[in-house]
Amino acid sequence: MAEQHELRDKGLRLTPQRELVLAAVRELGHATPEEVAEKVRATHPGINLSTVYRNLETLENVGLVQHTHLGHGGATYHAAEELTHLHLVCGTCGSVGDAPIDVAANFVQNLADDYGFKTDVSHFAIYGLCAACVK
Amino acid sequence: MAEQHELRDKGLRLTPQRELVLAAVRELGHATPEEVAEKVRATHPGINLSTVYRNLETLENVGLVQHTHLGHGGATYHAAEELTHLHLVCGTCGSVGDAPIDVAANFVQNLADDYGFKTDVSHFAIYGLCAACVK
DNA sequence: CTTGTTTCTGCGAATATTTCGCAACTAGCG
DNA sequence: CGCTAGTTGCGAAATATTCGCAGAAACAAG
Repeated sequence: MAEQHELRDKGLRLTPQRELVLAAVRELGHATPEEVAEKVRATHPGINLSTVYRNLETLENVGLVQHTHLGHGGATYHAAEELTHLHLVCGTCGSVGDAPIDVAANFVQNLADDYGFKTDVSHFAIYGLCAACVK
Repeated sequence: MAEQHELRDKGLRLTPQRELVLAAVRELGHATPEEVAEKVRATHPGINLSTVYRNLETLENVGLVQHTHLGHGGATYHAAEELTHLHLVCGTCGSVGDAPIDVAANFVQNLADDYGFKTDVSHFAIYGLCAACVK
């Protein structure tokens, strides 16, 4: 089964920590490194925060996870498979909503046509005010 | 002349440091707090980095400057008057290009119509690959 | 199953970035 | 000129992330 060896397929060693980090990212949807560490510690308390950082970076290099900037400083990670939506961050209440990537299709096309810029809309969040806070 | 008192008009005291920070932001276009401090130190060496941070925050509160997230961690500041473009950040070469806000008009409208989300497109950079790196 | 090589992990320290507390200072008002 | 409140400088604290290193573990080979 390829699933059991997806890490090996990428040329990585299959360590429990690494599997746990990947599993945590997939379960959490979006999460900061800190949150991933917390999740992993539920089943494997000894894991070190440095290891989480290193694995997130490694997993990102092989394309299994990606990170997005949702706000002020911290990056949040999610599984690459879920990279099909963009993030609507409300500056007032802090909520993070999702929207399908299609709503930006037009915009992405404009940038491609006018500037030759190939946009990855999901890498940065879209900032503004959510419907609730507009009121 | 209102220009000489724009800070006072906002209820702020007119200190040399504050004027210098504002002037630096305006001259630099975009700049990190660190870069602003460096610029200010050219004419006023004794200024403290804390002061720069505090003034950027204060100036932002009264609407004279705003910050944008251009990448990994650091925020970059620019004068509010220039807030008429969005930032195209290239993930490969790191360049930051500008584009008029109109190219996103469509997109913003979509989000407003479908999600009631009032977007501030310029707060976060638009990430992707610039024309040069696409090749 | 043993061995060897290379990649990981844990840990603590080092960095980087931003915030805070506090005492001294000064802009603006009368 | 003198007062009061907003500001500054400075060092320390809080965060967030990276790094160096020694020991441990994974995988390939014999």
